[in-house]
Amino acid sequence: MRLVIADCSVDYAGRLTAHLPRAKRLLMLKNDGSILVHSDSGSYKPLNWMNPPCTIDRNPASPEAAELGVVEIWSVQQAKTADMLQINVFEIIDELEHHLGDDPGLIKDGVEAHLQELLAEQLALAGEGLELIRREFFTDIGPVDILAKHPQGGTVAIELKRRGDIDGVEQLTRYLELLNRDPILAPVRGIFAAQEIKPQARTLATDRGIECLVLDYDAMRGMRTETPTLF
Amino acid sequence: MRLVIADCSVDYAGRLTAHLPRAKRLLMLKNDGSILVHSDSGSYKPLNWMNPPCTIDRNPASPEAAELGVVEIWSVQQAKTADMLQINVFEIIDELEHHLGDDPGLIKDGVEAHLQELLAEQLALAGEGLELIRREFFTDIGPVDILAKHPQGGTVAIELKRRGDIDGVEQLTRYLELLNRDPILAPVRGIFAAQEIKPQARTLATDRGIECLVLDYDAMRGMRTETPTLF
DNA sequence: AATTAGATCTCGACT
DNA sequence: AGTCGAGGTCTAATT
Repeated sequence: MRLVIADCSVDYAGRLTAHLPRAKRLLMLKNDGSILVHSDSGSYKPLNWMNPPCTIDRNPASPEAAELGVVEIWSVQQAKTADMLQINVFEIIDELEHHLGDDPGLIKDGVEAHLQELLAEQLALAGEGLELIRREFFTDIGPVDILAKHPQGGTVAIELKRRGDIDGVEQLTRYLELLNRDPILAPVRGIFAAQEIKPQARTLATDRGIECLVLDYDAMRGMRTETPTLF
Repeated sequence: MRLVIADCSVDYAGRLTAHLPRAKRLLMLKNDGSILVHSDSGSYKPLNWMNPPCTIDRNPASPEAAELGVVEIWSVQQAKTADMLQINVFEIIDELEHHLGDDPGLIKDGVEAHLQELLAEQLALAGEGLELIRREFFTDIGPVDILAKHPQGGTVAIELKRRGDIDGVEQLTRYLELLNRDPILAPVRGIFAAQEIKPQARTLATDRGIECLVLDYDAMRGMRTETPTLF
């Protein structure tokens, strides 16, 4: 990895065209040929960048560019698409290079998968007497997150989201339509479960006779015997 | 901005919990207190990070940590949420600091807005004789991208997407339902227009009597007199 | 390889 | 401040 602090301007042309006026920035050149342009604020997204695979050509400025104070022109060309990036370097303020080697990579504990697992264990949260049929119940139009037997007969289909949006209600509606055609499962009720349900989604769900269920992830996690403390 | 090349391991706890095993990495400390952990590959997304506002405490390792070779422990605490990041530094390989100052920011030319503008100009692409009523026609449930008068009477509602997904068809369906209740506009036909339409979306649209229209952005752009060349 | 759904999404626009 | 939609989305899992 090569790090360059430089006074530069940047132009990008690809899916869109964009321009960064001249300023002092960090140019991060990764080992795979990719490049990131970062400023001193903003979140993790760079101001501009090029994804690998790509090639970088460092050339001295043309006479016209040199006239404007440009020292070097870096042309970054994506190898698979026509995307390109041009960096006009006015001054290289500092430069640093180190070989980092391969990274072992991030190990993460998911959230939605975990939420599904927890709800399948604590199915009473969705209704007393529910009996799990299975998680990821496959249908022709996709998997239903949780399918359960209702104590008074019939079936319950649960759609799970981290954030309950209108799309999730549409999705569940399609499942319910399909499942209700199956005489073995019918009647199939729907439950729309999420950590947070948007008002529009709640209205649409209620309108369609779908129950809304807001889940407290931390409380559900707390129900388990293992209480993982971090670090 | 401070750049540190360090041999380190990282733990994150917040929306999820994640761990990065020990390896050589770049730690980027921005001026607003945020921090990014980058490896030498991957795209622009860091392996791990903390968004501003946050505070970073650099402390010498505890005796137990020192036993394992840790030199310093950096604790990064999000100011508004309970998110936290802990970096165990085994070795600082290099360090570099520069003040970059405020960035003037990115100037970009949009795509979807541009596509809408182009289609409004070249409405014949959607059907001979169509007459623009207006772009961004506001309804109670949101704006219809393009509304046009049909030469044989009635109205045409066009939903525009860069990528035509099933969601877009659902959206247009809701618009059509609403608009068709208006006797002045009815009957309202729907056109689903996008640079690329997914098979599932096409099937659903066709099933609902909605016409699909694939747009060639470059060709539409080429129709204009101005042919912007870059750089 | 292509498609789909989630993301510690991020980012901007608008209410 | 919250909500909604788009992204040069990216990313991983699944078909």
